[in-house]
Amino acid sequence: MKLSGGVEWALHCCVVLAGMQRPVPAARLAEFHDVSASYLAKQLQGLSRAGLVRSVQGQSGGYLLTRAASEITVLDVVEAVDGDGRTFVCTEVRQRGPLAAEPASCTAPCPIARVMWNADRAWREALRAVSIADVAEDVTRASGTEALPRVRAWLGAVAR
Amino acid sequence: MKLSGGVEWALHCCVVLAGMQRPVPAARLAEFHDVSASYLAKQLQGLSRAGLVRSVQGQSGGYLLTRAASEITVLDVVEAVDGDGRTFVCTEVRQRGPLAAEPASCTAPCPIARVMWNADRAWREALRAVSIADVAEDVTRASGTEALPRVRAWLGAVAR
DNA sequence: GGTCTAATACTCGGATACTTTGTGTCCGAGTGTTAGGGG
DNA sequence: CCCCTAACACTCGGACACAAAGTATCCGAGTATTAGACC
Repeated sequence: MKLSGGVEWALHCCVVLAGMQRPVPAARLAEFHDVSASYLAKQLQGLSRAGLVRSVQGQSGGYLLTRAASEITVLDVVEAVDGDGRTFVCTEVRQRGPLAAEPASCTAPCPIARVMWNADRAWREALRAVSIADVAEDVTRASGTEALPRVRAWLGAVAR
Repeated sequence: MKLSGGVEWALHCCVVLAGMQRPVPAARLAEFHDVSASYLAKQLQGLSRAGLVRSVQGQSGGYLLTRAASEITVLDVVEAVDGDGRTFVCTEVRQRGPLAAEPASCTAPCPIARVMWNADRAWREALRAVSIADVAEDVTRASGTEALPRVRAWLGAVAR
C-alpha cells in the first residue's frame, strides 16, 4: 500500500507549470527538480494521456497545463500517474469454500468490501477537495511571494 | 497503490474468529475460505505479531482473538497485514535542484506532502471507525441470523 | 485400576523460490526553427 | 531586399532492461494428546 514515487514528481511539476505561458520541456523540469529526466518523462506521458497537460513538439516545445490550475485537482494527478484502479479488490471470498454463499444472494456487495470502498472514497474525496492552485497558494504562503515567480523565470529562461 | 490481497483474507478470518471460544487452526480457516493454506498462514503470522490474535500451539491449537471483536478495528487488521507505513513518502524535492530551498526554511512539511497526508489520515480514520464486530453485524443483517453460527459450528467441528 | 512416561501427531514460525509490479533507461518518429540560396 | 526551400536541432512517445516487493511454498521447533507400561 505504497503510492508510486512518481506521483510526488508529477505534483511538483504541475505546481510549477501553473501560470506558465510557454511550454516547458521535460528535461528542464527534471533539471529543476534534480531527478531522472527519463523517468520523469514517463510520468509526464501519464499526465498527457489523462489530458491534464498538453504536449507541444518541436524545437521550442514542452508541456503546458490544459486548463487553469484551479480546475485541476490533486486527485486528477494521482489517478493519472498511479492509475485509477480501486485500492481494494473484492475476490468474493464469501462465494467460495464449503459454506459458500449462493451467487443469487450476493446482490449487495460484501460488507468487508463496502468498508474498504468507503475508506477509499474518503481518501479520494480529500484529494479531490484540493486543487493545484490551492497548493500553489500554500507554497506562496510558506516560501514567500516571490518564490514561484522566480521559479517561473528560471523555467522560462532559455539557456541556448 | 493497490492493497495487498492478503488483507481481504485476514479480514474474513477475523470476522469468523469473532465469538470463537476454541482455537481454530490456520489450515481449517484456509479450507473454509478455499485459499492457499501456506500463504494464509503468513498473513495470520502478521496478525499475531501485531497482537490481534493469539496463537496456541499443540494438537488442538490454532488462532484466537486476543480481545473482543468490538475492540478490534478494521484499520488494526489492515496495518497488521500490509504494514503501517505511510502511503506517501516526501523526498523533500524542494530542497534539491538549482533553486533549492534552504533546509533551515523547511520547518513546516512540504505543502504537497501535507495534502497527501491529510488524505491518508482520512482513509485511516474511515477504517478506524469500523470494528470487526460492526462488520459481523453487517454480515448477519445481509446473510441472516443463522449464517455466522453455522460458520462457527463448521469451524469448531472436529473432522478427525 | 491408577499413574507416570514416552512416543506421537498436530500446531505455529521463520527461511526459501517464483511472479508481478514498479523503477529506470534508451532510441526512433515528428515538428518548429533557422540558415542559405534564388528571384 | 524578400521569399521559398531544405537541412537541422530539439521535442515527445513508446519499446526495452533492471530491481523490489508481493505471492506462494516448504520444512523445522514446540506442545497437548494419547497410548502403553509399570506399580
